[in-house]
Amino acid sequence: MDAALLQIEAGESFERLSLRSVARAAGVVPTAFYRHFQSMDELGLALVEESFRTLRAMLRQAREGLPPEHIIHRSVEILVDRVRAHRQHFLFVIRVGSTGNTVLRHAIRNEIRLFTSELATDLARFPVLREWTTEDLQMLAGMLVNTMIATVGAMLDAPVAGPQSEIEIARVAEKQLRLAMLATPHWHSS
Amino acid sequence: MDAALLQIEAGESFERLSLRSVARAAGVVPTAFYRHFQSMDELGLALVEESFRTLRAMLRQAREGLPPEHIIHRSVEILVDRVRAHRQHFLFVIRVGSTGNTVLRHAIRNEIRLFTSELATDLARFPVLREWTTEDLQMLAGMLVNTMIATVGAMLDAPVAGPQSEIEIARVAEKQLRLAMLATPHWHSS
DNA sequence: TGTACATCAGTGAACGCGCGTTCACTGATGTAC
DNA sequence: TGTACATCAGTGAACGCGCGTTCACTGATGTAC
Repeated sequence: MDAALLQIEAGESFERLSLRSVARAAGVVPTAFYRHFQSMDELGLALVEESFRTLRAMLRQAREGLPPEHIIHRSVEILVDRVRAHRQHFLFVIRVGSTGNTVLRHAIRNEIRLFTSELATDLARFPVLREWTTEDLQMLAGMLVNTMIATVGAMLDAPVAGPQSEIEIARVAEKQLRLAMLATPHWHSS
Repeated sequence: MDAALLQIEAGESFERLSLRSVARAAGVVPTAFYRHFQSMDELGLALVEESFRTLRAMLRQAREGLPPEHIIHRSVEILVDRVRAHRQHFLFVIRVGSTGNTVLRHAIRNEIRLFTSELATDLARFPVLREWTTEDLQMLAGMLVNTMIATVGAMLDAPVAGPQSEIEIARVAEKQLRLAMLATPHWHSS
């Protein structure tokens, strides 16, 4: 799994990653691959699972002990932090999430839907949102998640442009989340 | 180019599309490929260009003659319409836009940035947004574009679930765009 | 504590296959004079 | 109007290569009695 992530980080796409090259990078003969996974798809699914363990940890971290006043600022901070710390996992998820591989794409889409639902549940606790319909909470959560995904995508392309642009991206993300939340008191749900 | 798009529509990813399979689908011998493109990357870039011609036409259509009252509803209608009519192009852009192929990914990211800037310029004409800083207009445009991209992504996965879910996706997209715009009078730019 | 057996990760040879690319070629269509 | 030449898309044989997968194997570690 590490060998695969390393190669993706180096610019390879999971799609054209060969079983043999993964085995090679792992310092093992091609046939040894089969001792661990039946196919590259299975490797991919294992990576999806591992990656989303990271992401769920992030959501948990954001949930507990976030003072409501600075919740947006802190959330973006945590996101930036996590992307830096677990670059490979985010890279994998972002790159494979809209790829041609149907199995992996759906696995990731499902995890993101789950993620969005959890966020919607959290949002329901905000006083302003208490009266909102479930559908509208999902809608809002979806928008926030979309913004975060786009932010991660931009960050992963950013290191080329240096840390300055990373700060810029975080600033924009924070504004976007703030804007979305700013609308909530004026939304008549249902 | 059609042969490549057809195979992508059939579930193949551009990444693992081979020169030979494209030639085969085009009813031509592999070597004939080189009469048209020097490499698969060049084919990809030509497809990026073709696809964004379609997308620019969409923006133009949305710009001209949209009565401000129903502008969001109509925009989503146009988007849904265009995705149905030019499914292959949207599929290509969405799938390749976050892929491992650096050349194509950057080409598409650049086009989307251009697209976002054009939208920002259009937004500047709204009375509510006239006083906004350029940066904030870009921020808002980025958010709207992100929402649209996510919507397209969902739509492209939807046909499996039938036309009912497509209507649902459009409804959510409309709400999300409406929510973002609802915040604008309350945003103190800069 | 010693013996017998099972499990497990890794080995290395071999296979047939589709790949990208080269080369010299063909024959139809377009252009110049 | 006729001739000579250039351009162009497509052909078909050939190459070397990396691929996924099979097979029977090895030797270390764990487990049962």
